[in-house]
Amino acid sequence: MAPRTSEQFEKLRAESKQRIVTAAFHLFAEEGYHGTSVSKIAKKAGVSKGLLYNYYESKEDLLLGIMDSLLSEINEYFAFDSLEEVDEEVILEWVDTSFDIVLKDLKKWKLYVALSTQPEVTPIFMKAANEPIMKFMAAFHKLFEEKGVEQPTQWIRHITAMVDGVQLHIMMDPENYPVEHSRQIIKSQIKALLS
Amino acid sequence: MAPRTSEQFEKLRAESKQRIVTAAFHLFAEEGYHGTSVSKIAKKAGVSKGLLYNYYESKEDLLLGIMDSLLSEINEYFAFDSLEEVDEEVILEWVDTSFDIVLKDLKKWKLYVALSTQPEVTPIFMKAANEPIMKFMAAFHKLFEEKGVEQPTQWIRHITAMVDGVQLHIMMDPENYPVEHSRQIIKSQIKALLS
Amino acid sequence: MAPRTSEQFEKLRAESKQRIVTAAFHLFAEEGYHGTSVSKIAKKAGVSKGLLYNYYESKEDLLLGIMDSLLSEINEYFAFDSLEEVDEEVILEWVDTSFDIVLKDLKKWKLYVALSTQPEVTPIFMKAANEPIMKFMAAFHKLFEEKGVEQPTQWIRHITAMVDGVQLHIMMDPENYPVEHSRQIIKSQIKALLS
Amino acid sequence: MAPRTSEQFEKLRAESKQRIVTAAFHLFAEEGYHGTSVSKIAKKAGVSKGLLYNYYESKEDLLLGIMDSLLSEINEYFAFDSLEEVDEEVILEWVDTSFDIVLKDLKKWKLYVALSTQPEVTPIFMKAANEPIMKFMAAFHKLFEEKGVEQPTQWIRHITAMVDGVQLHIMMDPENYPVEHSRQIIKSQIKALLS
DNA sequence: GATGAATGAGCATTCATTCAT
DNA sequence: TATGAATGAATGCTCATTCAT
Repeated sequence: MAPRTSEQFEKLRAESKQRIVTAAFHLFAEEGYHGTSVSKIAKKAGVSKGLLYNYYESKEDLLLGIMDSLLSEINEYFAFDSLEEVDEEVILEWVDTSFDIVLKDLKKWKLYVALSTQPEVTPIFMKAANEPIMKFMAAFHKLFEEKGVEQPTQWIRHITAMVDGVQLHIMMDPENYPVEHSRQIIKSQIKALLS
Repeated sequence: MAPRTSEQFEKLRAESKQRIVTAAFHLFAEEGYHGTSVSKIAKKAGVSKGLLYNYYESKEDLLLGIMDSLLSEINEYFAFDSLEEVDEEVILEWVDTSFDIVLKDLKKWKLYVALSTQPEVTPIFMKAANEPIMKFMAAFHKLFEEKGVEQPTQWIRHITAMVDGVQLHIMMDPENYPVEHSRQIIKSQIKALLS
Repeated sequence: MAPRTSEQFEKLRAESKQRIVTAAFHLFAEEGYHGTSVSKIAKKAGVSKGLLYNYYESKEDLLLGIMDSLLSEINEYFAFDSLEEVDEEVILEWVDTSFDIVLKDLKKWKLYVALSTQPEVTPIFMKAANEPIMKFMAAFHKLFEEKGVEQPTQWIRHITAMVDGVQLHIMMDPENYPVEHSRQIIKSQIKALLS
Repeated sequence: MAPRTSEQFEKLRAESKQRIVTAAFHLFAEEGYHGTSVSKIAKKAGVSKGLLYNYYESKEDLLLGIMDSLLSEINEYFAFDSLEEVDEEVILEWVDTSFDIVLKDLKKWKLYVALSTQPEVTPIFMKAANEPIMKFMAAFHKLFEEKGVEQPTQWIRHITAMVDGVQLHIMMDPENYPVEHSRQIIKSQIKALLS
């Protein structure tokens, strides 16, 4: 009998990997990286411990895999057409996206934050997330200067802090937090600033 | 040799306990609750493992002790004379204190946040921190209503979200974050609202 | 396509088997029986684990196969025309062969010794190697008695011990060990004894 | 109550360590380094696995500890008064000691050889054993030259090879091997050479 | 004949906790 | 009060072996 074709193998691999990653993501986020045992991950994923180690060299390698895929997912959201020609519209869209991303996939977002704030994970996260954020800040800064905003740096930092604060509070109480109110306030503030 | 007086014993006890708590706090915050072993804590505190277990029933008990002392420390900051008669002044003071507390003891604050966001710790923290926060919110709400602010609940939540966001950003980059700018903006917003 | 003839199959089989045996022999000798994983053997042999288990029932079975083939290889060297009619010539030839076999295929010999002295392997080796050695000893003993050597058993054991010692030292330092000197000394000793 | 005195602790430590070392030595020798599990060692030593790791950082560290103590034990045997002034007597004594050491503590010696020939162990052993051996060889060489022996290097290597061969054969069959015969033959050979 | 995904028992190691002194 | 030796369950990880294709 012929051995399985490589496509068949590939499919098997991809399915198992996906189940492992999903299980690990949830457990890492909910019970912490060190608080989660590899056995638990394997059990939740419905595979054997051995198989997990066929795909990931170590528990840490698995963590890296998860962070990678999460970060690229988030980057997709913020992949605006062009960061070269930033105008008011782009900033307002960025505010909207920042809130919508949390609302749209609340559970994943909570897990993502829960994961990235763990001491074992933060360094990895910082390294990977820093560059894209810097790009945004630079583009916004350029616009603020062009529009003659006084103290552009301070304003950008204040705005991003506000947006992060609102994101955090949405996460903590998505049922009741008045997103639309905050969204409108912040967007008005920005419009007033740039007019 | 004369037997030690009970005050002396008490003093020794208190000193040892303090060293254990300090060591554990730093380690829990920096390397995670599960990532920190009791042996490491004992070594850093300069005491034996046995002694540690004389003072704390378990690793978790030690964590609870730390959280307790941290929370009461924070509550002291916000122990305003009266929450019954809240006026504009109290809210503005609350904003100031919120920022100053981070600036004043940055390291401890970072550790505190690092600790309280760990999955193992968050439930404990939530339970203990919830009540005092609720008190504030209620007092603020009363004032906003009296002053005829429209959508008082939404505004309170927006303001607390902003303050938390700024706190977070101060922590992440204390050297460069423009605290005074944010402080002035937020306080002006509140004043305008209440006038 | 025409089905492969059975000779072709046989040839493929033999080639694969050979590559497995060679890889396993090297790895067992260099990293120990327990220190070598089946995966490593398969990878080094360039075949799949599955195929390896088509040829050998287990890891231990593979070890037995290796030992078998090594022992029969060695036996070929010492397959003198007749052990019935042993004379001085045969003993001297045996000494020569003992040294030449080491010199000729040093690497294989080292691996062979490395393998046969492993605790997991020694019992297997002892069982298989014992009989041919006994045959030699008996034949030599008969000759020594005929020649009127005093304490023939003691001498035979002394001579074999010497030969083994020299083999060992050749192995350990083949570049510098003075084989010819030892060869000549030992052979002279035997000649003197039998004259 | 006062804590145990440090002598008490020291005694406890020494006893446990000794039992662990003894158990590990036997098992490593009899079943191979990789073939021996830490659990088995702990069980044979009558201690918990955890305790073993209080004293040795790893399985390999335990192996190193054993090799160290074995090598220093052997070096004691061969610690002749002076290697500066080597005469015939010293060489003959060296031959005697070489055989007696095997006869006297056969079991330990067998284990020692079994251990030092394992692939995982040989490198460690070679590194540690090389220097003392070299010292002997140099001292012997000096004497042989002074006595006008032709081809002194070759003879020294031949003699050490013989001695090793006899040691090996004693080990393999201590009941029957004619040590005294070999001892006398070799010593006579040396005497004749140096006369 | 040939593949490699999948398994699970077993391995080395860590660590919260206990206890005799 | 104070010590650290001692425990054993649980962890991260490996590996001989099986099996569908």
